[in-house]
Amino acid sequence: MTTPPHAAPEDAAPRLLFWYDRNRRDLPWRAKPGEVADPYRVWLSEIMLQQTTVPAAAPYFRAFTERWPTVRDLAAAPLDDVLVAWAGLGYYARARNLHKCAQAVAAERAGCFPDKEAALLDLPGIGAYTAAAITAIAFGRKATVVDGNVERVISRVFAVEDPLPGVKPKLRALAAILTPDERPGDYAQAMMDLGATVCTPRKPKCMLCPWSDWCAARAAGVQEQLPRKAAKADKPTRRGVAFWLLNPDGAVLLRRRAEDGLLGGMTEVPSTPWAGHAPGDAEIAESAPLDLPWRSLPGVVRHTFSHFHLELGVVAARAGDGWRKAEGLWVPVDRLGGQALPSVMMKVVRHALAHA
DNA sequence: AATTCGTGGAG
DNA sequence: TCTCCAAGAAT
Repeated sequence: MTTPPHAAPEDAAPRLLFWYDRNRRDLPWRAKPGEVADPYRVWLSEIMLQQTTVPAAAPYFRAFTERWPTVRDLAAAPLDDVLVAWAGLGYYARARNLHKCAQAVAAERAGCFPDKEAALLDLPGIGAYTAAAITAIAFGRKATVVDGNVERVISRVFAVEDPLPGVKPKLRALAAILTPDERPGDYAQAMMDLGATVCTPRKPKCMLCPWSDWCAARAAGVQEQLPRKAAKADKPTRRGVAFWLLNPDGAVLLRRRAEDGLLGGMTEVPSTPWAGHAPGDAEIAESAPLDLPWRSLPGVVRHTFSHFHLELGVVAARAGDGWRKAEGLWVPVDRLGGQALPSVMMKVVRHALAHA
């Protein structure tokens, strides 16, 4: 580690904590002043908040904690119940790892989360950020928490010009220098709140910032340019055709996706493979769950994943007496809500119901 | 080290 | 419409 470009004042951390005490946000997972943090709730919230906004995670957090109040309750639940409850939140490996982690903590640690970063890192779904966050917020132990907010704050305060993600180790080292011994949990949350509400990606509210007087980026007038980021690859478009098939009972044919990879373990409307080119008639017939006179519905379902766009045509048919030969599960239309349907598949369902 | 993994809101 | 992006992890 090189010498910081400029020194932080001795009272940097106390000033941030002073700001935090006066701007504390009331979030569903946040212990109120004086309350003892519940490691289960801290862990659950941190998993849900990975790459996810507070408004998106909040209703899921309420639903999970009401249904599964303890880590043992969550561990005892079938994975499929967890996937159904997680449906719509995205990054479904989080849900699978959440369940694995709960089972590990319940079975091997008597339901108690470890309070050290190294042990936390051994658990599924817990990486450097989450291990530090749990250590600091749930157990009140010193740890340097570095998420996207902290990276932005640090890159600005020290006017770090090197682009992400390569500069991450340097930002972490600088963040560690600032981390105080006192109030580790509050400091971690204060850093993230500062980034989320004041030191924002666009139009940072420097007038409200407790660190504005020593922020190197602000002094240079480059706060809106930092942190610099490497250009990201553009997203290709993949195309496919989904099969909306009803049986004589009015149930829809669904399938369970492979346990790993995109939407792993989730439920889907059967479809052709999603390829760079639209499937031809032969490919559609090849993938069809039954050999039927499929009629194509008007329009297309568009969805954007983390790394590609998807355009899905929809074809529909009614299965006759041979409907039992189709591979998959038949679900009554009014019970689709009980399925682990990710958002893209909810779009397909809505499209089919609107046009079929 | 570079990819793969979702989603919905903001601008 | 389109880009960016939000409390990252696993491989």
